[in-house]
Amino acid sequence: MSDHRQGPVRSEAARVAVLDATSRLFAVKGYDHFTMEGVAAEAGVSKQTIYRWWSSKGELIAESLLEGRLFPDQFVPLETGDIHRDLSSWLHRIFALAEEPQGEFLVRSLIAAAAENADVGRRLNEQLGATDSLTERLQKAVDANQLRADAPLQEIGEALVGAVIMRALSRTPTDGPVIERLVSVVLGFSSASQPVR
Amino acid sequence: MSDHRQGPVRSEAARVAVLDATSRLFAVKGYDHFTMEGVAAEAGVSKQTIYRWWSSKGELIAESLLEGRLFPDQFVPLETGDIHRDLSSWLHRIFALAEEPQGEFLVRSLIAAAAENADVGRRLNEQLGATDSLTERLQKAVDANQLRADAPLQEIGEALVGAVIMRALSRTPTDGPVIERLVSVVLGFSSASQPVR
Amino acid sequence: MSDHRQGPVRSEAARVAVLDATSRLFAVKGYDHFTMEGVAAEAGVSKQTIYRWWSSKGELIAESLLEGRLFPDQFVPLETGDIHRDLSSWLHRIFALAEEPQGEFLVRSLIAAAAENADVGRRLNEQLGATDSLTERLQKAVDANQLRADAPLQEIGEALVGAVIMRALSRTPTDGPVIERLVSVVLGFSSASQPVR
Amino acid sequence: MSDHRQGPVRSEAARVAVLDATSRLFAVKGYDHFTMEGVAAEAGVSKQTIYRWWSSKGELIAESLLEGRLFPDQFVPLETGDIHRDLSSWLHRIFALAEEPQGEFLVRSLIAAAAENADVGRRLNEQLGATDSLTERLQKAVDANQLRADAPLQEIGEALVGAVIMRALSRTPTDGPVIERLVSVVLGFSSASQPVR
DNA sequence: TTTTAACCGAGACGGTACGTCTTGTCTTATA
DNA sequence: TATAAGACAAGACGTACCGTCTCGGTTAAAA
Repeated sequence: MSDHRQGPVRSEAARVAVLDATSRLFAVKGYDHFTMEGVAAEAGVSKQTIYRWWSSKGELIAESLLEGRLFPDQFVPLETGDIHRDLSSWLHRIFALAEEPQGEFLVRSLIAAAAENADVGRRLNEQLGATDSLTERLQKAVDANQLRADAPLQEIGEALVGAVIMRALSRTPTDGPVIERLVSVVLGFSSASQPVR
Repeated sequence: MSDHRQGPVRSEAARVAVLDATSRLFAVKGYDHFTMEGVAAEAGVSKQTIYRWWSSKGELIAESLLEGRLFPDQFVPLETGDIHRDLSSWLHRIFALAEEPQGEFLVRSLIAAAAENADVGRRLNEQLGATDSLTERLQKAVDANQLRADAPLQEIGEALVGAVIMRALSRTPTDGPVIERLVSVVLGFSSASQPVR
Repeated sequence: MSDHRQGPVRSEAARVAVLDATSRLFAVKGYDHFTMEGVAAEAGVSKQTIYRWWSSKGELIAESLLEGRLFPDQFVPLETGDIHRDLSSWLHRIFALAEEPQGEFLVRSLIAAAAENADVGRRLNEQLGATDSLTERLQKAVDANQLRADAPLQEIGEALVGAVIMRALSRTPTDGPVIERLVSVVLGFSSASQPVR
Repeated sequence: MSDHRQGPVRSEAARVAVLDATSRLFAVKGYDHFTMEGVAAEAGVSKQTIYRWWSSKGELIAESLLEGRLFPDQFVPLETGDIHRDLSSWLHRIFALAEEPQGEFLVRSLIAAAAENADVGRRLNEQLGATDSLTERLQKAVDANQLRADAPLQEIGEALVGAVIMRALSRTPTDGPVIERLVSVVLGFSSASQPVR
């Protein structure tokens, strides 16, 4: 008695070819001119092979995203000891991606993909570090007494990444001073006229 | 001498029928199952009439958005004198839209539309009040000495609306306490452990 | 009491412009790429003006044909006294039209128009002379005792013009000897091995 | 080594359904109200399947014609030994088709199709027997000394079929005596008053 | 060694939607 | 009231992809 499957095993070559084609075409075409037929042709693979392993274009993009094929970095914040500086440099790196012409296109394509597909949304969230690595960095700032113990770390990250997305969607260019102000806002250095309450 | 054009004038009935059909179908179908053929059929209008006046589905959606046909309110913040309370209630209203099942769908559809089409992005930005009415309310808070004179009002709005979008994209539900924390973050009441610098 | 009609009278300029445009476009486009909109634009006339006076493109073409705007000649047979020679030269003229590249196209377009529209069919028949002028010429041959008194003149004409059409439809080129043989066939000089009956 | 192609083979069911729909619709609609969309719907086939195999409506009609789906018979002349009787009966059969109301419509539709499309023209020529079977029958008449050895057989056929087409185009009804006269004309029994030359 | 289940490429299939084109009618303002 | 301009509803055009399915060929574990 056995539950071993028979037959050949999944072709790694096909899998890699599909993901390669996905990242190449997603960068060039964006989300909605990205087609399954295009991927099949570009990868030299049959459509059935794609649909056997990925049920939709969202899933394909989500997996490419997870494997870091859609943009290079992990966007892990630095740890110089200065939380303001570290958040600024982290945000600079993200905006740098979003500002270069093909990067802006990529970011909007990712947003479109996330809007259509829940997995892409979650993966994008993770990939931008808005969950783990950023929260860890903020926790260290709390430990170093640079942030209040009850600072809402999760919401700080969301507000920052959210601002990036807002600016991408409204096609508003972003420069250094804007980034500084954003970091100041969420770190609370510059808004309240007095520490009320 | 005359520069009057000849011929029939644009049919207001057709224009209204198209925009009505657009808002109805956009709410039901979302961005990418929203089709020009569907709009034409629903509006009882020929496709050519649509393409004569709107060059793409993005333009159609942008105009519906601008006319307030896609969601009801203008999302103008209240003015009770308490900026924290007013921002909270404003954000509650936005999240209330985003949290009801068809509202979440609408928000994601709008994000998808904004990602594909620059006009939709800009209009969405305006419509959510992230530009004018919100900034005006914040300015009043500055005048009332509730915010520092150099508080970056624009960035505060972007961070808040951005957070809404982040949560919509990552399918994270939002409750009252989260909203309170978000407002606290951007108003600077709760993050910095001491007013450094 | 008066029976004078009121208002402006039919514009002869518009009528001529339409028929001019018709012949020009029919020659260039052929029957089924010939469009009412094209005629209106080419003539500098509104579509309504065309539809007011001609109910269909067939009627338009029929009238152009009748006015001799689609091909120049009337194709009236000569009268040298030699019926064989006269029919040959008449057929040569018709084939000359049908053989030059744009002429072949014109002939096929006319056939298409005739197939769709009864008026065009009748007018084309008349214009090619298959009814009146050819029959007259044949009658003179009867009078001159070159043809039998009971020769079916109508059918002779039809057979000749029909052969032209057959060759146009099957894209078979035609040369001098073929024409000679056609004339011989219908004049009965070369078929019957003996004058039976 | 193998030259077998991979993948599914062309569906004979789809091919037959398309050609069936073609003949049915062509008979009902005629050439220019015959639409590819109509064929696809009638055949229960997608438009793409039609365009995959036939590049135009002309090609579709030509193939239907070739397969004998547009009119039943091959129009092969009989061989009773009497060439005049055989041609008459052959022409009677053709005119019988062209005279019944839907037949006249069919003939004109075929002429329109032939005028637009070279293949249809050639196929129609073949199908009416004007090339092979008729010429063979005439050759037998030559062998039987009923026609002169140098009778232009090809031209005789063209003149006869051409006359059918002329009458269809000019909407002239045809009766038995007309057919007799046509046959007499091309067989040379009744035209020349004397066997000149 | 044979069988057999699952893989693979190729690509045909029924569909939906695209954006364009043409038809014939209707509307407006001018002459 | 005839006209030019042109908006309109209707619907066909040919193209691009969708997701499913079928075909032959290949591979590797199970029998």
